[in-house]
Amino acid sequence: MNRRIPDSTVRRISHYLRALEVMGVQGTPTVSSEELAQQGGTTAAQVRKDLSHFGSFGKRGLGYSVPELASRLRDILGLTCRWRVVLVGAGRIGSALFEYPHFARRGYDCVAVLDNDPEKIGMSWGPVRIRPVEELELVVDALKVDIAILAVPAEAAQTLAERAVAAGARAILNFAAVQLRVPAHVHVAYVNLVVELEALSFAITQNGKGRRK
Amino acid sequence: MNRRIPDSTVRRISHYLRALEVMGVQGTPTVSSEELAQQGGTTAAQVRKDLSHFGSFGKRGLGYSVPELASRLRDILGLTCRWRVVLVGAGRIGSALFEYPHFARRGYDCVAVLDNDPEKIGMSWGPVRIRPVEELELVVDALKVDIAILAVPAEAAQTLAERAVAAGARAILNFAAVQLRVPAHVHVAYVNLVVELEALSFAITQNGKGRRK
DNA sequence: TCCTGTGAAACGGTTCACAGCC
DNA sequence: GGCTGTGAACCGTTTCACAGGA
Repeated sequence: MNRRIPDSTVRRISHYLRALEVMGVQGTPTVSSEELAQQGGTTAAQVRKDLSHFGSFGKRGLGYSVPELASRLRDILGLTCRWRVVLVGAGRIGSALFEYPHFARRGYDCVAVLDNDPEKIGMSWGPVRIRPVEELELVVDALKVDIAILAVPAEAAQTLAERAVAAGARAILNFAAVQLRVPAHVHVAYVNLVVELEALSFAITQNGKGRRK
Repeated sequence: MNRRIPDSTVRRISHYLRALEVMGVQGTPTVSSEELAQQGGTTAAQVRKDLSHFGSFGKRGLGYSVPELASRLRDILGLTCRWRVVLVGAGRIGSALFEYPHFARRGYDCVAVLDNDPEKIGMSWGPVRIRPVEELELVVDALKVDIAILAVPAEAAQTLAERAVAAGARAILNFAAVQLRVPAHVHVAYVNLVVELEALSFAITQNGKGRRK
């Protein structure tokens, strides 16, 4: 029940929650740390340690109640309210994200979409009209945006991040292939396809001695 | 120059390479570990330690030659050959990926696209025709695929991963929100939007005391 | 007995600090 | 003097092992 939670713990808890939700649909009443570990790709001791950061949710000898633990994990992850998100960049990745069904279902409301392409500005994506990127500060401030998603070219990301933060954004999900410099109170998550692909080609090169013949 | 390279090191090297490529275009001849660290969002000691796993590429008192180090890092990451990739899932994320300009430019050739939607099968994406997902084994085997990209629903991912591996794939980039179970020699990279978003909502909830009023 | 919760030990990655070479 | 390369110290996470409650 202490402070300073490892980032790895938070990510695993997100996985545990998803496994619990599947079990909930299937009607499984209780689950052991061992079973959760298998779903989450980790160990039973790790599951128990992760959960112990936040309290004692299980019953010794019995395990965890699936609906109760799911509810507690939703609380911990901050999924009991809806978050206001602005999407910056209405390109391919932006549109894929916008239509991602889990996105709205899991509590994230895309309250605005911005782009700098005159061809796109004014278009409607469902209920949302694409606005010029100049309105970033206006949107973040007036619509009380919590999270800015940057799906823009690498060169533009740093400036846009600074502008979003200055206007009040508290977290950024960055798809651009650059490391962002932001104040310590702002949280950044990275989705970097180039890094992931290069990690794979590195691993194959090391192990498998080059590509397939 | 030893074995067992931390995953974190590989990812940082990918960042260093991108920074070096920008410097190369700008004509910067040499760079210090301090400068590289700033671009990569880390420390000078970390840069030197990362590089020391693979050899000694710098000159004491002077720094690193930008083009030479870039070339060495490309070797290390396995970017000197082109990798054959199959894309499984021709939905929003799949199409965003397929059109991602860096994808082909950085050495990844998407040799086939598969889907299970009869509406999509037979459509052409540029030079590639979308094939039925039943042909996964055929494609991986005949086209000597190295990397399978799974942009499919979570329920389908595990089975498709096993099929791709059985047919000879050596690495998987998984966009589905599940942990995959694969043999140890197969490398998996994850891109999980739900986890990233939940890590952000957790961070805001902890620090900022809930969403903006 | 079964399975959780948790201190303590083990491990591995990061940071430090300095020797060594330009 | 400046900057790299690297063993050693440090520190945070994971794993172990067991006490304790159902």
